[in-house]
Amino acid sequence: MGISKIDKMHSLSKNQQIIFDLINKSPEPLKAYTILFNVQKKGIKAPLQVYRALDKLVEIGKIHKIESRNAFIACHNSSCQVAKATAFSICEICEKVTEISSAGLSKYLANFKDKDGMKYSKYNLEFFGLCKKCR
Amino acid sequence: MGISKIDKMHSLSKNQQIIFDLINKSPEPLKAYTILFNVQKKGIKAPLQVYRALDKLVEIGKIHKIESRNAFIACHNSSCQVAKATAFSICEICEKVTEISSAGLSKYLANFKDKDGMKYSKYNLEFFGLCKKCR
DNA sequence: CTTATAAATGTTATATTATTACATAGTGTT
DNA sequence: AACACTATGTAATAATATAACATTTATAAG
Ligand SMILES: [Zn+2]
Ligand SMILES: [Zn+2]
Ligand SMILES: [Zn+2]
Ligand SMILES: [Zn+2]
Repeated sequence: MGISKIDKMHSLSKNQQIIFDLINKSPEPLKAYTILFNVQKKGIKAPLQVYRALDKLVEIGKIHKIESRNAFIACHNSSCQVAKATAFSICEICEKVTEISSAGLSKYLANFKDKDGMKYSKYNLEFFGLCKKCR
Repeated sequence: MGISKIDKMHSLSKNQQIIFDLINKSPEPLKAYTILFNVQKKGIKAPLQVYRALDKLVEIGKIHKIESRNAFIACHNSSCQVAKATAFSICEICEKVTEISSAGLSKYLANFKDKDGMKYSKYNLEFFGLCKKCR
């Protein structure tokens, strides 16, 4: 059996795969220039090559950007159907970041409307506190 | 009658006041170097002077940072008692940013606990969509 | 008022994060 | 082949943010 349509949609180019693999196996969010340093041995030499791959990976939901940290983490919600609805917890001591997957939270936020009745197509939520270890 | 304690707590230094005034009268979030450019005539010449004032203003809740935009907006929740609980709506076309003040939302998020029972001391939420004008 | 302390400022240099511009190469479709 | 689209390579530069150090100003205590 060949490559299914859904696989093709999510198939990654060479640079994208290299950079995704690195992020995916990292226990912590990675910054763009940390990524660059770590993939230079694989032939990726310039910042732009990294940023282009990151942009694409974010777009297709394989990774998320932690905005408050300018860092990138792999999605662990089965290749995020919620690329447009992200929530993270961030420890302010050890900087551990965890993707939150809560049906209640997603539902609440997806249905949230402000006073103007503005409906949102996307959100990003970052919680800060102390993780178990650091408490 | 003199300066009350609460006023003193929130009293701003010269640079802080200059920069707060600029942000406060701006209809849109301002970026650090835009601020720098606009206060050079008032004697603030270096990025660090701007960033120091911004740090302090964020700390005391007079302004908030819009993380996804690297820009700063004045707090309009009566000098934010919720500096640690911020929510914004952002128009992806015109980049208009509005601070959301919803008792329901604040309450929901303040009480949110993840699977680990981690309790959070702070959060930042950014909604993205189209504003009235851009729809 | 004097001394001590913390907060703020001024200045230069540098680090970090991200994009512009342009040329080239691969991939899939008709 | 011709076309459109995506991805890559490379150099230069723009935009965002911090380090290090010297000095000054504000606050509080004795
Ligand atoms: Zn995800
Ligand atoms: Zn921790
Ligand atoms: Zn506020
Ligand atoms: Zn708009």
